[in-house]
Amino acid sequence: MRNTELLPATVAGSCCAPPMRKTLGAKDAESMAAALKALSDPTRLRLLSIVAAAAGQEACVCDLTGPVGLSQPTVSHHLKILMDAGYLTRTKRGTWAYYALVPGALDRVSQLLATV
Amino acid sequence: MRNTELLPATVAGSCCAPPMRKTLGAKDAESMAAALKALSDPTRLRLLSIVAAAAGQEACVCDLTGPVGLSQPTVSHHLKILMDAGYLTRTKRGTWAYYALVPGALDRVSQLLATV
DNA sequence: GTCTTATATTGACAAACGTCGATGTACCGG
DNA sequence: CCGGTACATCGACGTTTGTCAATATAAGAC
Repeated sequence: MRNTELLPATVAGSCCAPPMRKTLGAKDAESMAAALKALSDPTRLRLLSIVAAAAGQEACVCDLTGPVGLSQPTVSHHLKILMDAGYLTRTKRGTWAYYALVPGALDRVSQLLATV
Repeated sequence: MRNTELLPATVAGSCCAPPMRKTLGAKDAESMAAALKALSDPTRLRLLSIVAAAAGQEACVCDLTGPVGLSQPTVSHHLKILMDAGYLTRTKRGTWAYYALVPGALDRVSQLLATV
């Protein structure tokens, strides 16, 4: 073991040494990983993309099963994951369920990534 | 799929309107999901964070096993995943292997997210 | 009421994942 | 040479994931 002092957050008075930043805590890493895991599937990314591209930024399930080429239960499953992760909202009108983007949700994750 | 032609034109537009933007292709979604999957694990996020916070933005495995509290093979496994995904580089000096951040790799993914 | 349509839920399955212990490989000091 | 250290790889394990067919629910249409 090399035993360098990695963990102290700040080193006073060093001018040329690169700054030692605070590292990600276990709890923060857990929630951030959960947010990214919901996005780490090609089908879910495409679903988000289709919803984002739709007029009014909302789409019903019947408009999504075709483009992604998967069964309706599978698409509903992915939509639920995206909803639980806070990327989509669901609005039921009549027989149809309309999924819409949560404004700023993707941007928030995008900015989170820059803080790692 | 809904039978749109049986509905009045004004109502049909509310559900099955054509997409206004270009949606994510299958191949793009696949590679983007792979980039995100490498980041969707709390241990890997912490490893990246520790390397980023280290002086000189590099750290050897012996400096990483302690903070994340996992076995050395497991840490090596995660580091390999981060390397294969293009987030880390490995430089062997003597007996030690130094992992360093690939500059801009995280920012690139961060910006990719904004395009979904 | 019944029938049809749109969506959610369940159950099952194979594949992928995270983790560990054991082992292999490479390097350095005696 | 031999021993020890740092790291990678292998094999096995329980868990999670993505997918589908079957079923359930809910809301019009008739």
